[in-house]
Amino acid sequence: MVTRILVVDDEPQILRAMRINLRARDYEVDVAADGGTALRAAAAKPPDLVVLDLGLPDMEGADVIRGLRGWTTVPIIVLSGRVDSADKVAALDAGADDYVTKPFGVDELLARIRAVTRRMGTTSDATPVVKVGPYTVDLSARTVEPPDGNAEVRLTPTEWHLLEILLRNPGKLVSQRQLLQDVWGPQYQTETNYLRQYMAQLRRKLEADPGHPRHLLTEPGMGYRFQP
Amino acid sequence: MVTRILVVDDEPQILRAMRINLRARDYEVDVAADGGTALRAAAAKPPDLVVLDLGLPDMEGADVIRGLRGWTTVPIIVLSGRVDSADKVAALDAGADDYVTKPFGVDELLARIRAVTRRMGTTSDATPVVKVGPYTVDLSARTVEPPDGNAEVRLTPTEWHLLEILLRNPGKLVSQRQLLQDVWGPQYQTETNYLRQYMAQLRRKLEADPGHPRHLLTEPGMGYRFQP
DNA sequence: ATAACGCGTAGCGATAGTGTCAAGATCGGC
DNA sequence: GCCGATCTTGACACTATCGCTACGCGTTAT
Repeated sequence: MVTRILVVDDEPQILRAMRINLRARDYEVDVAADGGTALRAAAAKPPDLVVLDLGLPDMEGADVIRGLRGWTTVPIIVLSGRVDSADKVAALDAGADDYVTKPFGVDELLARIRAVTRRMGTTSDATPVVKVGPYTVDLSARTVEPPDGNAEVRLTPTEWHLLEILLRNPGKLVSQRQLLQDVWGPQYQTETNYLRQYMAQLRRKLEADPGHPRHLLTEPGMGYRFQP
Repeated sequence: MVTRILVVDDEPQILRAMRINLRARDYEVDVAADGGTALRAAAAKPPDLVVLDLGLPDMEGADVIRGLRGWTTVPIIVLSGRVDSADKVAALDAGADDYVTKPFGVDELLARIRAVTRRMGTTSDATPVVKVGPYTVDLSARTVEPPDGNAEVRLTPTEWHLLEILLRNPGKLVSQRQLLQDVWGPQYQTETNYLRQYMAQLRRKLEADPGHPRHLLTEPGMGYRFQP
């Protein structure tokens, strides 16, 4: 199987060099010169890996990452000229998997690509559609199919994010800390009231009896669990 | 759930600093000063993440990585003073997940730890399950699978904590002191009534005949033992 | 034999954790 | 610049869990 890489950079000569180097290693390469194009390209042809240069003309790097992370878990390797530690932390916490500072050796980047894709290979999730009680949830399409007669269900971005984490770990307990960190960021690890708020909303929308949930369960003092 | 990190470095003051910094973020920290110790420590108490400094006194860094990769897919973050590209490629291709060059900011390392564990949380499906009599206990998913017909079993956080320590030492005696210290803290080392209390609850929930336990055994005057 | 000790069991108030409601703050589209 | 949707933030009652005390019983030591 061929690995498809989306390279995002605003300098044409770097795009050219990357394309040549990656093609030579038998990767399939798509390119984009700005954040908007990158997001559209990723949506049209979901890549297996994104190499993202910061300092794009149209968008903040962290926003591009968040735009991708809203609907996909594709690995993201960030390139940047900035050595500032705060930039790295921001990008990594936004959802990037690796951060490489320029100038970097081509062989190092290739090694990091191998490292990320190696772990990817064992993670073939491929469960984008899950049944939550009577509803059919499609994680990749972001749709909730109601049973005949029931009203349509719409979820907000935050609700999707939270639900996705739970649904990707069916039957398993997900700690409050991990949920808060993944949805709101590392500095919100103790704001459990957010979880209570949004879990209640999810239950109101997806559970037959929100007061006695059967699939979105609370484990007091520990976290939450999706029970298929 | 607490993330356990194994830090491997030959400089004591770095070990100390790492331990303090990571503990402050609520990670559980084990340390090792050389490659051999690290491999043994990882085998005895499998960590959720390894932070590995290259340039150890007894082994090549790549050999330590390969020694771990032989039997575990635990994420490995490599620290190194070398900026040589070839070193990075060697470490990454040996199986490391990330490579950070010294000097590095503490916050950057913490962000990379978060990035690696975040991905880990959604991918690790190799869950260690233990059979306690008729029940199947999954420590990472925090589930107790009852045999057909039996009622579901729910454990409280304290019960899980206590059970986890016993199950991680199958067949071995765990002293009352160690149990009390790990679950309730160092100042509770003599409050053996807590142990009696919670061991009784565990037996009530997991043993067929709580009065005559077959797996959660008492060693009078010493401690408790989980008998598989 | 009897006292001392350790263990299992029961019960109780205090409290941390949770569900819920409600209102302010922010954002984006028309 | 207004309006609706979404995200924050605060407050409060309720419940399960926890920390703790007390008691009965078997075993061991004196």
